[in-house]
Amino acid sequence: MITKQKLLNIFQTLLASFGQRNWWPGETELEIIVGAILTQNTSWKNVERAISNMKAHGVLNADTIQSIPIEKLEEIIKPSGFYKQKSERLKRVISILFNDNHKSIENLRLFDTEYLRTLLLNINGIGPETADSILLYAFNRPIFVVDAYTKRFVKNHQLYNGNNRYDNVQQFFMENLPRNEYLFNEFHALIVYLCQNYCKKVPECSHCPLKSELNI
DNA sequence: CACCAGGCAAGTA
DNA sequence: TACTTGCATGGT
Repeated sequence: MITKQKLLNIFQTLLASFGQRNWWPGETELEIIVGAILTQNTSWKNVERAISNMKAHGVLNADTIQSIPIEKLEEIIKPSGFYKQKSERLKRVISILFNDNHKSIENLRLFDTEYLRTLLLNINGIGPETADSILLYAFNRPIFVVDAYTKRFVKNHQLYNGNNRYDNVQQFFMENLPRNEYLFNEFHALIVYLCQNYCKKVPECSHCPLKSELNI
């Protein structure tokens, strides 16, 4: 196990080593929501191609996503993979979040976080990670996002040895950190950056900036 | 060639 | 509840 102070120190070390990650890339809430769906089990590089295609075709807006024939949408987002599922999910999610009961981004921002999370999770195609990514990065709510990297990170470094389920890992972070949107934003992005650039490419932990922090 | 990527839903035991 | 499988492209 680990103390709250140690967890904060790890964050500070990562931030000092790598700098701000500036997540989430995307200029609007809609773009972030679309990206969150397209990046499901998919590299961000491929998502960028898909989003770039959507922009080029003038499809990256709520009205067009709903009105465009699904076959066309599939073709446009094809580089991000799972295009049949994802085109369907995009249409469903956008129609629910932007049209149902005259919802709009401004109206959605009025809902409290718990209500919004339930709303998102009840949409077919949105699981816990996608929901929390949207809450944190599109709606700026202090919700900690857990992904495969996060689970590997806490397990490999023995920060948390409890149940490996999504909710449990999330609870570990949220109980041991101040509930702060900026902190959650940066921490998640830094864990992803660390895992992508050090924990895989460098076999040993010799170059890991957390070396002394974690006694490895 | 195999394996992975910023998951999720549906099916099985 | 816990595990398995399909979904699909592009990079290593």
